[in-house]
Amino acid sequence: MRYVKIKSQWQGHSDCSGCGVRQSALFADLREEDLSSLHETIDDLEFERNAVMYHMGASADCLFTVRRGAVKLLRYTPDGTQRIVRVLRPGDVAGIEALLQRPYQHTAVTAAPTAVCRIPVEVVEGLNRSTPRLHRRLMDKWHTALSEADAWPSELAAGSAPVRARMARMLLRLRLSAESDLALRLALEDIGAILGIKVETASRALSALRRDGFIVPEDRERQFYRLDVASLELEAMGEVREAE
Amino acid sequence: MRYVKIKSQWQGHSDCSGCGVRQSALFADLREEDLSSLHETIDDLEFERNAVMYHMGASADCLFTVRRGAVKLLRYTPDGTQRIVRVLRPGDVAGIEALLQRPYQHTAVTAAPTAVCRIPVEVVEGLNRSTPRLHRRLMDKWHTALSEADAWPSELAAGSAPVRARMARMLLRLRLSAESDLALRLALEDIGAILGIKVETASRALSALRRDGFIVPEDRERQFYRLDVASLELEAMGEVREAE
DNA sequence: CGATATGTTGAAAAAAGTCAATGGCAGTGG
DNA sequence: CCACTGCCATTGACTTTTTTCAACATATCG
Repeated sequence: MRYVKIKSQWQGHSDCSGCGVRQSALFADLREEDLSSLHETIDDLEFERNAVMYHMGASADCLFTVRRGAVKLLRYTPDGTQRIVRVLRPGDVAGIEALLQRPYQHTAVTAAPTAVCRIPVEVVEGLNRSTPRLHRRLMDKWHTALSEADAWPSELAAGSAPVRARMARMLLRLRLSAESDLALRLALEDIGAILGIKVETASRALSALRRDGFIVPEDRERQFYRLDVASLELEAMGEVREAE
Repeated sequence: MRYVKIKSQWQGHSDCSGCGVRQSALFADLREEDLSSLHETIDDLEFERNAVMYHMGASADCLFTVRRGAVKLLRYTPDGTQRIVRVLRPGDVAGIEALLQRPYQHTAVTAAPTAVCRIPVEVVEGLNRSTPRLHRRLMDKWHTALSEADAWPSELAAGSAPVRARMARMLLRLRLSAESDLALRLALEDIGAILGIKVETASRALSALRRDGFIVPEDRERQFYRLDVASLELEAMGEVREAE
């Protein structure tokens, strides 16, 4: 898998006060006056699908808030294959390790057309010094990242359940929101990199779920699946017993 | 698997200034005067092997610094089996989510005789208000936790490599330090819960490595393996090619 | 309209799981 | 002190799941 398209489009400086994800994002607790000085330094970027936002190991000078779309965080295993360790959604922060002067720990690739805010580290550091309000939010972001990272191996990794159940869990996780029945439709290769299976296995598992009517591709855009949430939740438990 | 022994032994109030892991732990950057007020509230605890430090879901009012031994963090999969998501070593912090008034996200069980400091949340919050020095350390702890959590699925989970390679990686990770060739010896059930395999498979993989002379049980204590680090690092890469 | 990507399907091979039997060791109680 | 019991680890034979290899379909894009 190679991502050569790094095209991004500069959409202007960000206007935080009008931002749709602000309440769930990093700057939720800040006041207007804290933000007023920022418009110059925070950029609004749009990426198409499969664009590389940053590379693992590169020196990290910016962090990103996802405003729309989805971002996959990749890591390379010792034998060279890659694995997706998390998928970020609107409100999530990518590259938070920049705050520690560490190189990026993942390669970030968009999994859909995606809009982000690019925030230089110094901005966050500056705000952090001038107001303690950011502080709590930062810990919060660390926490949700960690929480996701922990859930991943226990729910999605092989060994915890047969492929069909893990596929169901993944689909449920990829929903646009907790109430929505629309889920992001990833490439088979990505699904394989999440669940630790080969594309063929992924294809077979999806076909089976499709045959059973638990997932329906949204046809106009092939960007989403419509899920039968209740049934998938049953599948996600593994062991579906017949009523007796 | 059931952990009924919750015996812990109170070893007195902690004396941070003389603590062996202080430079790697949470309070590294604090001054003597910051610490002087603490001795009353921070307790020194000793646990035997397989003692439960706290339970997933319980309300979190303390966090813990590991001083000696090892702690496994468990999570339950949707179908009830458990999975080890991380193993903490001296200098690591357990239950950091307490700072966010969240319930504990894991069940913490000692994987060896273990000594910890138990620190009430209010203490950390208090210090956090009075000095900004703790701040950076906290982010640091979040970061190492996240880093570990991310490494786990990409290196250890099934799908990334055959069992033998993953077993090698796990053994190398369980070394007492990066230079040591002694590694913590876990029960097969624990190994299974880390790698996502059954005890039988774990036993077979270990037997094979033992036959090849890559690991030797330390006999007096059955608490450690002595590793042939170089060979295991080769194994860890997977695909060992013959020189041609 | 081809050419390259990505997805699908089948059949055979390999890996891991399951089931079942056995061995070793520690702690218990006669 | 020794048999007994329970727990954990080991090993073998067999089953199931997943991978592998290969062929083919379908879509996408210039």
